[in-house]
Amino acid sequence: MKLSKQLFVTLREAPADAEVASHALMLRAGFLQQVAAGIYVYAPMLWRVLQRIEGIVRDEHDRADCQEMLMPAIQPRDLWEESGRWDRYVSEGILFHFKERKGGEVCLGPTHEEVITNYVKASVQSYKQLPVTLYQIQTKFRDEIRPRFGLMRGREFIMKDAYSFDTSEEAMVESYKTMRQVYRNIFTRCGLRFTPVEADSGAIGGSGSEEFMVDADTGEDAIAVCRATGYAANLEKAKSRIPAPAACGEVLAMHKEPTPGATTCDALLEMFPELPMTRLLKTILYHVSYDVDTLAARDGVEASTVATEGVVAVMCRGDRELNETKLTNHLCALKVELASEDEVKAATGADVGYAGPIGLSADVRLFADESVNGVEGFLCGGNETDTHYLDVHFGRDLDQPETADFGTVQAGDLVVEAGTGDVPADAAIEITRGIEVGHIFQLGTKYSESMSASFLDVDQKQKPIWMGCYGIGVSRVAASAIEQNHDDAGMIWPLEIAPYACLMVQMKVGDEAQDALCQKIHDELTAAGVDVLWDERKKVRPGAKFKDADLIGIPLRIVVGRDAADDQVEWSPRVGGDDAKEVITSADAIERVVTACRDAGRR
RNA sequence: CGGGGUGUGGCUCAGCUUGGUAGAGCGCUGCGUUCGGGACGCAGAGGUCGAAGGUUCGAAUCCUUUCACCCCGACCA
Repeated sequence: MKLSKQLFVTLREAPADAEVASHALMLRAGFLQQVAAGIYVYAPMLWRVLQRIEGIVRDEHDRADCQEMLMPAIQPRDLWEESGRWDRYVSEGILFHFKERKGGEVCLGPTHEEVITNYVKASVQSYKQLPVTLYQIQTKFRDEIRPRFGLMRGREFIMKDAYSFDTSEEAMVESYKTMRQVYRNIFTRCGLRFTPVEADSGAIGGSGSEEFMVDADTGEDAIAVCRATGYAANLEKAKSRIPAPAACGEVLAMHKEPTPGATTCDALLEMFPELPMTRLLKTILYHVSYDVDTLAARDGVEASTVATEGVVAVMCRGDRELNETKLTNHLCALKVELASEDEVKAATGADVGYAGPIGLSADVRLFADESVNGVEGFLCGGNETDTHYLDVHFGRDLDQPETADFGTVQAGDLVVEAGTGDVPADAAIEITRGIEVGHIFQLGTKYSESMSASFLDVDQKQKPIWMGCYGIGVSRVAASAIEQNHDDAGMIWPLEIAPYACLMVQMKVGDEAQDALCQKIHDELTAAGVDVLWDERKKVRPGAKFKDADLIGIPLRIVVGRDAADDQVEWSPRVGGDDAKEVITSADAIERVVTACRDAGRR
């Protein structure tokens, strides 16, 4: 492909509003144009990358006997009412939805569990048709609260979503394991360094789930990893062994103390320097929006008797942090958010900063994170402005509230199994960051039951189909690849997903020897099935060609210049700098390119 | 949703405080000299100054409203 035939525009400076490398470089290199917040044109060069990624995704899915299909982007509200997710998605504000001419309501699909379940329900009658896994690659629409970082979090993005259908839980787990391996293969082939982590399943629902995190400091997710044990989990989900609290010492009677202005743990610590942070219990109030149907089903009561909103108070040790995801799950909530100032005043009778478990308003449910277990003689809010209680004991001064894991793992925490079996006693957790490029779920029968997708089993019984679902952010994979592979000069594409395998830079266009040699190399590479981009722009000087070459980051490079008459070219790969450069014959160069492509599995 | 910031040729920005009818660099077009790491000279093209309204003889500049985009926060009891 001749570069002069293409629409190819690069910028010397990146547009001002690009924060991360992948976004800035894609804009500079003309891969991307922003149309609105989180909505982009995928320019030709980027489209080639996306198609390469899609090719790998298809190849790995097809090898695992998955079938590709395509579902509609527009979905009717009815389908979402069947699964019970319409209200949740609308209340979270991420659903693009609008009225039809006839008055019905539709949405732009943010995901496709409803459509696929509806399809399979109509198509599958018998256990003989299962298992089966279907997938599609398609544009998804989500009106993100805060789109950002270019392709990293868009409102419209390319996603591969797959769905498995099985006759039993065990079979579902088998399908899930197969897909886990498919995902490992895909991300490995895309040249990414990644970590699979245990994850929260969020709005999708279901039991087990894992995310595939590309290791990158610019990632939006925090993950807890332990090198010693291989444990890895999204911070939303991670568990650790909570360090023991400091002992109480002398047991004193509970008493109130004036604590003017002390609304934070640090301020209280200054006031009571002898008190360790672990004997300071904070009480945090949340406004909760309940998932009424799920909650009613869990508790076995009528949905109409369940409150939709409420305020809860959660206790937590001073040195630990709460985890809103865990809280949300435990409460069967749609979402939890910090209570407003007015709500805090109504619940505690005090200004913000003095909430405690004793004397809370009766309509506020009280919970505690398990970090409070074993804490004695603690300090807590007095539910009275400028006042805290000291020397409080659960069991003596108040009952310990319902306690569960609501805490956030901290760097340095020990893994839960530390010191047991072969696990070292000092197996600690560190916190790193990652970009979520894939997420796999064991859905169970959540959708098949709500949408009555069943099959007739060998035993003559109708049973709900066991489902799994599996997503990859294709456009996000492209961005992640740049985050992981770039330098000051530009992108460095992994060979298998590079827009072209090879860039041939011609120094002097119109020079007979160079023209002829370039044509020969171009033709031979093309015949060998290698896509080569030939920079034969006439009025662009060598320096600019080199800058552009570095910017667009095609990994294999051949420079055809002054030694062309002697059949000599410069081998000049994107990485390695001057050390990697060599003058070799054109035949050797071709051989190297073909070999590299074959070794990388680039087809 | 709350807070902060920014909107001036394709890109990066100046001009605004103190109103007088729009500039620079890059990029683009033509000509010439150059030609292995973003050359130089000369001559050009290109802008409803985000939008609407107001004040004024006169608004990029002052006032009001509005829209868009970016960033931070959803972590405080």
